[in-house]
Amino acid sequence: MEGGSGKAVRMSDIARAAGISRQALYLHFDARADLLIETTRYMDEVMGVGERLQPSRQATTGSERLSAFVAFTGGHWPNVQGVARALLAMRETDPEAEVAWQNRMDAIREGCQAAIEMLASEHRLADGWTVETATDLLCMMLSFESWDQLIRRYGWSSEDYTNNLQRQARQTFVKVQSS
Amino acid sequence: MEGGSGKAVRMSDIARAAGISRQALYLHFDARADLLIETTRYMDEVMGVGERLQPSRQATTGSERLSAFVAFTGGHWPNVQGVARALLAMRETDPEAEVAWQNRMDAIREGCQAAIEMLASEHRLADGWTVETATDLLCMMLSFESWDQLIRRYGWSSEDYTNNLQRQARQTFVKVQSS
DNA sequence: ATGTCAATTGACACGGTGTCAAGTGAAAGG
DNA sequence: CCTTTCACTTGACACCGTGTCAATTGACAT
Repeated sequence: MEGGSGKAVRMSDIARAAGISRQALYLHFDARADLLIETTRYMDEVMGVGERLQPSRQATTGSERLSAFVAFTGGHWPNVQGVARALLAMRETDPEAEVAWQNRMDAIREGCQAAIEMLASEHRLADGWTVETATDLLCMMLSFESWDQLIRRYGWSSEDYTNNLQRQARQTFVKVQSS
Repeated sequence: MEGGSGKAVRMSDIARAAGISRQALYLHFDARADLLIETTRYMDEVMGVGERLQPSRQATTGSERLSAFVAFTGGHWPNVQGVARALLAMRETDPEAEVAWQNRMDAIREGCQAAIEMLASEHRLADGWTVETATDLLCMMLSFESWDQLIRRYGWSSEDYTNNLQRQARQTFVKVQSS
């Protein structure tokens, strides 16, 4: 759905792609950061993020929920990579972009936390973790940057990503069945 | 050793900090990317990366080596964060920066691979992993971006980082002792 | 006809990088 | 002592991408 091409995306590129003048973009969006932010919102809506999250929400065990959420990120990041990369690149300089990205991350974090909490409530969160710490770590594993590194740098397929991260998440966070 | 402050570092900032004129920087470095790259080299040298890697290299078991290497990254990234962040930000636009960063990552990857291979040679690499896949994944966990997220975003201390990532690495990659 | 609204063109300011030319000051060497 | 060399200076400038502004056009509605 998105070419992760190479070069950075300029306003003029977007304008040309949209078939309007560069200046006209500023009639619709206050600034570059704005455009990127609106685009992520729009994409979430169009791509049915809500529906895609159903498998995770409907999971009956924590372990299942964990795996489902990993699978969600594996399906989500490729859809969003272009905008994500652009927003990420602006983060250092543009505070508005920083906040926007932060919000996206918080949304992901909720998913992570829900899975970890479910696991904890079943007394199946592995020893040594608190809900908070485990959530942080899971969130890191499932971050866009991590996905990007595994997919682009190391050439993993989407299946590789899902399978391997599911295994890692399970081995890290799910206590081995004692009874 | 490095303030991870907020704003991006400009050439003029560096010049002022060094007490010379902005233009004089270009007498020593071809371009911004060059400066950053040389700086990482210099820092590695000055901070004795070689020595810091001794504990990892001298490890007698794979599991020990794995833990030692995690600890190394936990001590390394804070020393390098400013330059790393700057280089990382240029990556998207400047191919030279991309290559330079790639080289640093390859160096880290060797450390990851050495640990995983040692584990594999002891037949203690957990089921489901190949050396390659496990190395990729470990490399992702120990990447600068991951460190940055855990430390800056989630406020982990260096000890938190080391302890938790060591635990995760162990649980993910080290097969439970059967005999 | 009139107003309005979206979009256009062309120009410009700003900030950051990288380049260039001319000048300065000090140390090195005949 | 004079000259060369070298690191550095100042000041100006080009390039690029973002963001702004004014004046204009064309369509559509009333």
